[in-house]
Amino acid sequence: MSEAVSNTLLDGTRGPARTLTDRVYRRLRDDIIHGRLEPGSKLRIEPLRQQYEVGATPLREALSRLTSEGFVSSEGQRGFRVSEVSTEDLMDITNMRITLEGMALAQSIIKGDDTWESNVVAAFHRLTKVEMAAEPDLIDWEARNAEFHLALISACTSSWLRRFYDVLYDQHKRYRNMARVARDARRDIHGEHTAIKDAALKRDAKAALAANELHIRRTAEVCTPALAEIMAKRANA
Amino acid sequence: MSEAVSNTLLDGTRGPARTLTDRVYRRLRDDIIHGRLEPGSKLRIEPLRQQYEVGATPLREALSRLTSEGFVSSEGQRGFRVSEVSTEDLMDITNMRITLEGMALAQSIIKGDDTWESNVVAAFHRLTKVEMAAEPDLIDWEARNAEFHLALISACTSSWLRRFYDVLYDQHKRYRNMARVARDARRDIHGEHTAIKDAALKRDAKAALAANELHIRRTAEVCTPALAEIMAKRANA
DNA sequence: ATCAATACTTTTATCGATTTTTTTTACTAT
DNA sequence: ATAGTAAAAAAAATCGATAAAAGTATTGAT
Repeated sequence: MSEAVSNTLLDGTRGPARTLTDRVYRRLRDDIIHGRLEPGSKLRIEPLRQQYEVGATPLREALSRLTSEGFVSSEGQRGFRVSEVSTEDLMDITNMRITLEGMALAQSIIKGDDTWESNVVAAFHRLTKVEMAAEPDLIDWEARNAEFHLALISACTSSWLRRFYDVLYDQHKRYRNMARVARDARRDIHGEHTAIKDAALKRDAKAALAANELHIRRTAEVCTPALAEIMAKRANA
Repeated sequence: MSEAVSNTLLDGTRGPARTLTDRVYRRLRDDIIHGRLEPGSKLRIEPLRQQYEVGATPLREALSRLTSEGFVSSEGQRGFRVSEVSTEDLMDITNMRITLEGMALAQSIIKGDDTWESNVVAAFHRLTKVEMAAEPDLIDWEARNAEFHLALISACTSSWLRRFYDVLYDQHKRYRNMARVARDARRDIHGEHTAIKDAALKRDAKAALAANELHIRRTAEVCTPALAEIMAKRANA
């Protein structure tokens, strides 16, 4: 049993993957987010079937779900393809994420209890440990980062807001991975995270949202030139 | 060829339904939104197969898509069921719709050009005609109403905002249909629509958002008691 | 009577094969 | 050459059947 594209996955999806559909969904999602499946490329059923070692039904089901989440686009009778990327889309996602994550954060700051506070502190601590490590593991960092941001908004009561946030976070993550800027030396990511955490725990919503916006915008800014380069290279081919 | 649950559909989905999956997706969606498929009820494959006259594959694919949009919930190896309704969910959807539709409206007011203006006026006119009709056709009203609200935000440039709006609009529509309050005599819906339109065309974003919020909130308010009644009745059975 | 283990039934999830549609290729007339 | 058309190939969509899992009823021991 050879795993061609991906094997391990540390994505945002929670709970056990009970069905084959679930597993192939997660692997496809992971492969798209991590750029192993190129934006715009065709997702043909037969090759994928063989690669992931599944039948057509679970595969199509997984692709359908990914279509609803915007990772895959489909046109009737013309199959599926990996969703395109663009600077406009990155901007759109960035702005939406700032707004929605801001809303969720504001709610959390109002509603968050002691458990929320300690979860934030704990997640921040775990993230810090990875950030300070001599040789930082990217996969690990990704997971801890997601955990930290999730902890911050975990006291948000709106499940629809959470649902939309999850989609946007992972969409943004795709762009981040494309530019391979999980950790940019020139940026003080740890400082940015600290600012968000401190403001949140002080229940200073305004400062927290501002710090969060700055954090997200800086991340996006680092992605933009790398993305532009990738787009240019693609335009030639 | 007998159509058991639904035949005609005037849903928000655009473009032709090229594939069987598409058609069954739209019909299921329509049947859920219009309450023909009861919240919480099991969606068994075999009966649905026969009812909609399709194979298991397109059916499951449609159900998967609906799961991503929140109309259907699924648990591994335990099949699909129609998503539950609750007053909390209605409140959540209402608040989210107010915020996101507000954002989209504000963007439209800033960016909208002459074409946008004339589209709003035209959609308002068509809606007015249906509203003023002696015997108002509910299906027709639904479509014109959606058209009007869509015209208002049509100059919004964020496709993610549009995507989320679409989901929320239809989710809200489900609750509206449950309470069968598409047209409530005691409410001056036409007046509410007029207020939104006028403020939008005057480019008064603040007033437009306020009028829109009032409109959505009033609609939700009418739904709440009817929903509570339905929930109570269900609790007994 | 109660509980647990087991056989049976129903339902879900999955596969391999078939049908339908699109895309590519080859051919012909202008 | 070029455009149009027909045949062939490739790919997508779909189906019917099978395997796996969950749920239900039955039996027997305490």
